[in-house]
Amino acid sequence: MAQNSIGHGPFSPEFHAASELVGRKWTGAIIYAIFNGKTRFAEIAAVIPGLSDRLLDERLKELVRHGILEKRSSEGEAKPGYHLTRKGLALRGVLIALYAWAINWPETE
Amino acid sequence: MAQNSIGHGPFSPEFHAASELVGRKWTGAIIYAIFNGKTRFAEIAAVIPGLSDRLLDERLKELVRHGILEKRSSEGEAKPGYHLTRKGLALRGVLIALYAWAINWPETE
DNA sequence: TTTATTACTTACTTTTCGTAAGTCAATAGG
DNA sequence: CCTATTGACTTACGAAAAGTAAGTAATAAA
Repeated sequence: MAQNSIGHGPFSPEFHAASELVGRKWTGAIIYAIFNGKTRFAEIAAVIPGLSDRLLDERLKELVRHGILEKRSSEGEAKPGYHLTRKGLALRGVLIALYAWAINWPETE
Repeated sequence: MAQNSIGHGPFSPEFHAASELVGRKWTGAIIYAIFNGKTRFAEIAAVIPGLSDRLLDERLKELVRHGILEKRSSEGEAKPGYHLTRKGLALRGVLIALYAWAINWPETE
């Protein structure tokens, strides 16, 4: 079953598209920041050292275009921020798995 | 606990490094192919349309350097191929999670 | 009303990627 | 044995993406 295995099947275009999108430079860090409650442009920029305004803007637009984020103000927010859609929230498991791997298998070089 | 949550903590350099490495162009597809039993250079190239020899070589060298792959011949193999290390095998859960997400949330554009 | 901050946009440099051709060793066929 | 083919890279170069810096318009604060 597709949920529990990557099988021994052919090349998966869906998997490839997902890994090219989610794996793009800074994208992981941006989604991670939003998971951690940073919704405004400046808040996200503040927690990701090295990320420029230009690329943050580019990545946010991509993620909105792909239905992972949406720009809106939720209750209590004066100004609109970036929020995860249901599709975006579903990425949580992927990020948790990658985070766990990163912590357990540090860089060796 | 670090295993089950990405928490609401600060920026994680480990997570960032991991997502930049694993998320690099073609890297996901290459590891996926090796999980699916393709160990030789030409076999990997054959199952990933669009991937050139030059980048396959570059990505394989990177993954070996980071301890995710190693180049050796296992029993029964005449010639050496690329095999996942324990660190590389530990990525299985990440790929399964991403694969499941990709299948459940297809591109909308 | 000046100053500061937010959320971008524009311009330009550097790095990475894509495409193609070339190299060198190991079979395979004639 | 000689030539052809395949496998596994390597080199060269133009194109695309990312990095850096500066600029701008719209609030918000002093």
